[in-house]
Amino acid sequence: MISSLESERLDKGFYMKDAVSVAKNLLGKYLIKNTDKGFIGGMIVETEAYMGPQDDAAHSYNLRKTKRNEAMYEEGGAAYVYFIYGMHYCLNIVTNKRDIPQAVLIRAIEPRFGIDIMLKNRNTDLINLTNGPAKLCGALNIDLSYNKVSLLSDRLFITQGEEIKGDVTSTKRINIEYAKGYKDKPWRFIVKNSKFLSK
DNA sequence: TTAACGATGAGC
DNA sequence: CTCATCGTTAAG
Repeated sequence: MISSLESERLDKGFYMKDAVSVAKNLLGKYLIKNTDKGFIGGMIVETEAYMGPQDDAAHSYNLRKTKRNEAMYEEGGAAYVYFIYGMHYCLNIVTNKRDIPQAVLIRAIEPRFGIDIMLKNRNTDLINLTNGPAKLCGALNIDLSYNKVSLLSDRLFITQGEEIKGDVTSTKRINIEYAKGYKDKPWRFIVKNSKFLSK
């Protein structure tokens, strides 16, 4: 029942762990945005963990800190939104303690709430609505104004969600060919039987 | 100041 | 496979 969604919000403790743990635990949870037309969002089915200083695929590799990625240094439970390829936004969930710059990239969700609104935000069909990190940001209308927003807030939050049906698997992360030592780490997590995984 | 590039998506 | 498209980054 949608009106009870906010009371099922995950608490701070959920986010105060390493990014790999949180990335696994996020599968099956609901990512919800509060709009003036109601709640929109869906069930998380694909995530990627970025583990910070040692992870040469991460924006925070070697403790790199810039205007773009400073949200990664926040305490767990904040959003990290970045602009990429001159036209797309991607949403991450910051994890772990302040100044341990880890995050989980949300790569795909299954549409559940406000599907009509999301379809209007992106001109496409249901199957291609949220099956990619920039696609789901388009569907949810998430841009840089959501950078550093707390997921314990009313604007954007994550709830307990559903029991996962079927298997959970891990694979290599996508599009990090520039990485070296950590390129093949199995830190992409998916709900295997979902029809809404990224392409 | 500048040049190269990117945690993507769409089209062919 | 190609390319759109431009802010961010690190080098100069």
